[in-house]
Amino acid sequence: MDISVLCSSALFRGFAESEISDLLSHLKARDKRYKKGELILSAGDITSKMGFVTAGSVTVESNDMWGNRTILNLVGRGQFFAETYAILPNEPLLVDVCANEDCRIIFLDMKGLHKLDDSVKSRLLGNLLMITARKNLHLSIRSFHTAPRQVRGRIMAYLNTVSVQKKSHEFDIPFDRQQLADYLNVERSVLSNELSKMQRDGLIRCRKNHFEI
Amino acid sequence: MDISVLCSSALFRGFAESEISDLLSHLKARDKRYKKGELILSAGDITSKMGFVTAGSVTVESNDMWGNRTILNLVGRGQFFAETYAILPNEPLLVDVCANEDCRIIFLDMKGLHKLDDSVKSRLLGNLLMITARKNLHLSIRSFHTAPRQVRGRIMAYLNTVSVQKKSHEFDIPFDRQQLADYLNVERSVLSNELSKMQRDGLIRCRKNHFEI
DNA sequence: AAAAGTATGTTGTAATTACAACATTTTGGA
DNA sequence: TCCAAAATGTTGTAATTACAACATACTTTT
Repeated sequence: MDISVLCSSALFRGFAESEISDLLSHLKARDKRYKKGELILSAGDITSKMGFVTAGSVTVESNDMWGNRTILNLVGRGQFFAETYAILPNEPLLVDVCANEDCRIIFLDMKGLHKLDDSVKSRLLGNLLMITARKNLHLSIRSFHTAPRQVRGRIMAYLNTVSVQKKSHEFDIPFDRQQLADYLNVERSVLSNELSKMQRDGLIRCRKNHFEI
Repeated sequence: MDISVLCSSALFRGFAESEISDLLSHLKARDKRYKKGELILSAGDITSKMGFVTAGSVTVESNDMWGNRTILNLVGRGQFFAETYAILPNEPLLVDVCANEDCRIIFLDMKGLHKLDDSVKSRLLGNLLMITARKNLHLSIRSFHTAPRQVRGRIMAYLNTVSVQKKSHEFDIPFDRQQLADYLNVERSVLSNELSKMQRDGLIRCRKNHFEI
C-alpha cells in the first residue's frame, strides 16, 4: 500500500506519520487494483468508503439508458472520490466510477470516523471538509464549461480554465476527444469539427491532447 | 434574529439551545435583510462567512459578460449558501447570490470556527460536512438536468427529480419560466414552446408553476 | 377599472447541432 | 514491419435551437 502518497494528501495534512498509520487501521484502509475500463463503483451502490487514487486515474461519470455518457470529473493520483457518498452513506451513488487507466485505489471506510477522539476527529473532519468544498468548486466550474449554448463557447470556457490552472498558454489536457465531448456534453464529431474550425480561424493550435491558445 | 429556524437547521443538529447561542456569538452571527433582486454576494468577492436563509429565498447564479445567466441553485428558508467559500476563504466567489424575493439572512463567520474546543468543533464540522456533501449532490443532480442535448429531455429530467422529491405526480416548482430556462441553460422562448408541445402530446399538464406528469 | 409593467406564449428564419456514414491517422500488438 | 483496432477528422442532411419580434395573459399600481 502506497502510504507516502496518502501522507502528503489533503486528507492527512497536519498529521504525523504515526497518527496516520493509526488512522488507516481505524478506517480499515484497503488497497485495490483495477484494469483500464473496469467499473469501480456503480450508480445505485451504497457505500461508506471513499477512494484515494495512488496510481492511474478514474472518471466519475453518468451513463444513461440510451448510452449517453456525461463525465463529471477526472480524479488523478493523490486525489479522492466518492467522499460525498461516504459522508452521506444512505445516499445511493448517482454516478459510476471507472478506471480511466490501470490504477490503484485505497478505500477508507468513513464509518470508522465516529470512534476517533475529538482532537483527531476535528482535524480530520476539517481536512475532509476542504476536500469536499473543493469538489464543490470543481462541479461549479464544470457547469460553467457546459453553460455556453454553442460548442465553441464550451471549448473556450474549458481551455481557458485549464490555461489559468497551468499558468500557460500551452498545455496538455487529460481527456481524449470522446472524453472531452462527454465532459462538455457535445457530440464527438461536432467537437472535432469545431476544433478544426478554431484552428483555421487562428484561435487555437492543437494536436491530440496538446493545446495552445 | 430568528434563532428558532437556525436551531432546527442541519448545522446545529444535536446541539442544545444554550450551546447554540454560545456558538452564534463565536461565529459573529449577523442578521441582514435584502429586497427582491438585491445582490447579496458578488462573483470575485472573498468571504469567510456563510449565509443562512431565515426568510424568503436566494438564487446562486453566474452572469457572464454577455448577460447570460446560469442558475446553479435556489436556496430557501432553512438552507445555507456560500459555505464552500467560507470553508475555503482564499477562493474568490465564482457566482453571484441574489435575493429571489425579500429575504432575511444570518451570516456566520467561519473564521471563528478554529477557536472552538474540539468536542464542539468536531460535532459542528460533522454537520457542516453533511451540508457541503448535500450541496455536492445538488450540483451533480443539476448536471443531469442539463446533460440531455434536447430541451424536452432537460425538462423531463428536471420534472422527474422534483416529482420524486415531492413523491407526487403533481407539484409546484420554485422557478418561473425565465428562471427555469436559466437553470436548464435553454432559451426561455424555446422552453415555453416545448412545454406547449409537451402538453399537446399529453406528456404533462402545467399552468404557471404547477405541473402534473 | 384602466394603465403600465411583467411574465408567458407563439411564430418565422438563420444558425447550429445531431447523427450517420465514411476517410484518415495513430496506436499497440503480432 | 505489418496488421488490426482504436481514435480522430470530415462531410452531408435532417432535426433542433437561437434569436428577434410580436401576441397574449396576468399583476400591480393608481
